[in-house]
Amino acid sequence: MGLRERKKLRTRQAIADAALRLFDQRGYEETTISDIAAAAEVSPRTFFSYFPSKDDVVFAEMDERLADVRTGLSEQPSGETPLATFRRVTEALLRAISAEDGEYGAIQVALIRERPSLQAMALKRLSDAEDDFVAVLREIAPEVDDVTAVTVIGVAFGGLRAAIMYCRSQGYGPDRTREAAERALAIVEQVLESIPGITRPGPA
Amino acid sequence: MGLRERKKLRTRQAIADAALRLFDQRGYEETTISDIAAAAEVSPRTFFSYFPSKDDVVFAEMDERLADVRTGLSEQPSGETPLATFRRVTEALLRAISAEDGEYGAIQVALIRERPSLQAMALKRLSDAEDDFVAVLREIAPEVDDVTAVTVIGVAFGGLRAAIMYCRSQGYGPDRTREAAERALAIVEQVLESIPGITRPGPA
DNA sequence: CGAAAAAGGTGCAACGCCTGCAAAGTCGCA
DNA sequence: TGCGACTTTGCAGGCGTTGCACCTTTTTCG
Repeated sequence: MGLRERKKLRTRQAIADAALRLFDQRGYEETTISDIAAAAEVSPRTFFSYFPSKDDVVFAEMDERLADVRTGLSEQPSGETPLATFRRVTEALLRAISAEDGEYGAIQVALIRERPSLQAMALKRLSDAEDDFVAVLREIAPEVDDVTAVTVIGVAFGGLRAAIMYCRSQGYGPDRTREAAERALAIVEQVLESIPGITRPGPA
Repeated sequence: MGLRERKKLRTRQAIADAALRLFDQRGYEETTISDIAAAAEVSPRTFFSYFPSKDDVVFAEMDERLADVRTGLSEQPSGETPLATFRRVTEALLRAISAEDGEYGAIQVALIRERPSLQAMALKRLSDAEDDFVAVLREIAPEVDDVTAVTVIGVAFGGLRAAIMYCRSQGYGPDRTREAAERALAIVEQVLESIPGITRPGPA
């Protein structure tokens, strides 16, 4: 990796750090792009060559992890039952959106929970992730028809998302949240089991 | 109703009409507040005393119908089983978001489907509606614990939303969409039936 | 090594959304 | 008719965002 790319990475990180720190200290609306740029020691114009918008810096980490999950989606061992694939992939997704690791996870979660516009964007990201899951499901369970596949994934994401968001709104810690996610997953898996074509092992 | 209020209603409608017509003709981003104001024959500043933002004019009708559903939520006949209440209320919700009636329903749906930011806001509105449903469910089925209630409603909304959005993305007409919603509802109701405390009739 | 080319950073100007404020217009009521 | 309440308007300004042109730095290649 050349000097150029290393420098870009460092600059990107400096901007993200400055932004999240300022969001935490002063609040999201109260922090301007100029503030972030000044704190990161770049010009305001440069901010936009690293992040397409002010909101995106909040989601940057999550987006990277979601991208990893997406690439991981295509590499599934054969012979796994669709249900097992679902659980494996879902757990990867839960890790990706849980923001437990990552230096600013708590700040990001708080920001997203409190700002309606950020919450809307988070929901959109989840909705987009659903589409990828549907593609995987249709691949591993070809006999499931399209509407059923879409509905099943919607059910799964909807239940898990609601449970996790509720736990966050109640201020539950990671343990209790994980327990709620497990219970939600149990409800969801019960739906999956009732769908013909899900429990049998998929094609090679 | 005095002259003043009639006039306000007419102005509001004129702004909404002009906005949706222009969005349809030129596109959403290509239409400015000034354009809308000029077409509605008011000053640009006046736009913001009728709608809090440019986006909100797209959701104005839907918001009104959702508000009606919300008020209707509190008036449920006693003795109804929770499952019946769920189906009744869900059908009202489907009508509220289907945008089949309303002069600009098709335009609104197309706009929301094509603009990521509008899609995000639509998802947020659904997520907010979920919270009201959870409150109703907890009232009619008090023995259901909180995480289960939240999860169940999340499952229901998630499945229906996914099915309807899929049908729209595929260009299916109202009939086929309704059929898909029925199938999604069947999957969802099966989940509900398995939850203890849902199928028994609720309290007076 | 040195020059050309490529890529990144910066400043400037501009557009559009949105808000607060104060002035001007309009309506309802006595 | 005139007063008080409400509505509309214009103005000024902040902020996010983008396009453009210019400059600096890095890479590449002769």
